[in-house]
Amino acid sequence: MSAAVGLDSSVTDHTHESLRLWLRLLACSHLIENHVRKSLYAQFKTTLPRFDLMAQLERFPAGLQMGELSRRMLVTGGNVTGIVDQLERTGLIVRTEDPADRRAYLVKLTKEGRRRFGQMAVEHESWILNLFSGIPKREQRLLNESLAHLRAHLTRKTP
Amino acid sequence: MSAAVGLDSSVTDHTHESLRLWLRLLACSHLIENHVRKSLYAQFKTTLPRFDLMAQLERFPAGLQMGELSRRMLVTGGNVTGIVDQLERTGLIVRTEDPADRRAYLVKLTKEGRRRFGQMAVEHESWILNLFSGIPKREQRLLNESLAHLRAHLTRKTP
DNA sequence: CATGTCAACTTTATATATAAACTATCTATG
DNA sequence: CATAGATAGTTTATATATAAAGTTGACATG
Repeated sequence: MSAAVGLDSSVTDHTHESLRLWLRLLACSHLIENHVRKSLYAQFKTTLPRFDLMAQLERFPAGLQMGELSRRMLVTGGNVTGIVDQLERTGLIVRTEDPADRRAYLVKLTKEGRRRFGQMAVEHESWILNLFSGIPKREQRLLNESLAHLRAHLTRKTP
Repeated sequence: MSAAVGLDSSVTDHTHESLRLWLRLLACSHLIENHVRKSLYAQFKTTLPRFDLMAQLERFPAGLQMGELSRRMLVTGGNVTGIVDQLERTGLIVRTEDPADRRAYLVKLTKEGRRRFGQMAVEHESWILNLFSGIPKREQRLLNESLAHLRAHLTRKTP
């Protein structure tokens, strides 16, 4: 009987541990996201999804397909269509024909887009650095490793 | 000179450490969020914000004001108005007069709301437990502590 | 080569989100 | 008491998001 109780409460503890972990992850994420979103709007009159999309493109000068953007940003294709529309309208990116597949585009930063992203990236780095300043470097490194592990784990668990 | 270079690269490393940390936090958060959202829709035809709002209310049988919900959920007041409208329309919650302040409501779960939330909470726990199964309990505990620390830190940094 | 199936993207309807302006009420202070 | 300011909530305009259906082009297989 006491064994059963012990088992029960250990299962309960573990469940609570995982639940708390998820809630804290979400809270931290929202706090940072809100701060970055407000800063992006105040200083650049733009949004986090647009910044995120431009950040993806900056790493691929040859361009990315809509579907690749969708997978990297963990959002649906229809959503990417909307964000790309907005950024294209303001001249920061372009849809280019994909020579290998007439159904697809290769989305690229324009010259102005690269310039603009460069400015935002510098500020973005300083916001993040400031938010984490006060957390010892060693703790950041440990957190970083654990999150890398968790991310790999989640990627397997969520097809 | 070599000292200056050393300083530069250590600053760079630290910046990259914080940036990676933020990106991984965001990725983990989105992976879990997407999984939970799809499960909530598939099994209960509801959304994560509604579940979240009901979870807040479940802890306060006496009811919460709109503004308290807004602060706890880290979203704007206008957003809370919309989610409360939806949940009230389906009879899961009610806006009650606040006897102490005629401007305010006390939002409460209805009987049906409590019943419904109970069902969802059980499933939610099992989804989360399953997502984290495979991450050793010890690592979860460490992550949990680090995130609690980070959260407290961010709360101070983001007024 | 015809055709069925799949893949890339867009469109539609709807639900969150924000920022900013607005209404109603409370509260402090002279 | 009067009233100036702050607080609680809603509304409006706009930008993300999703799911599901629709288009168009690719591609394998008989």
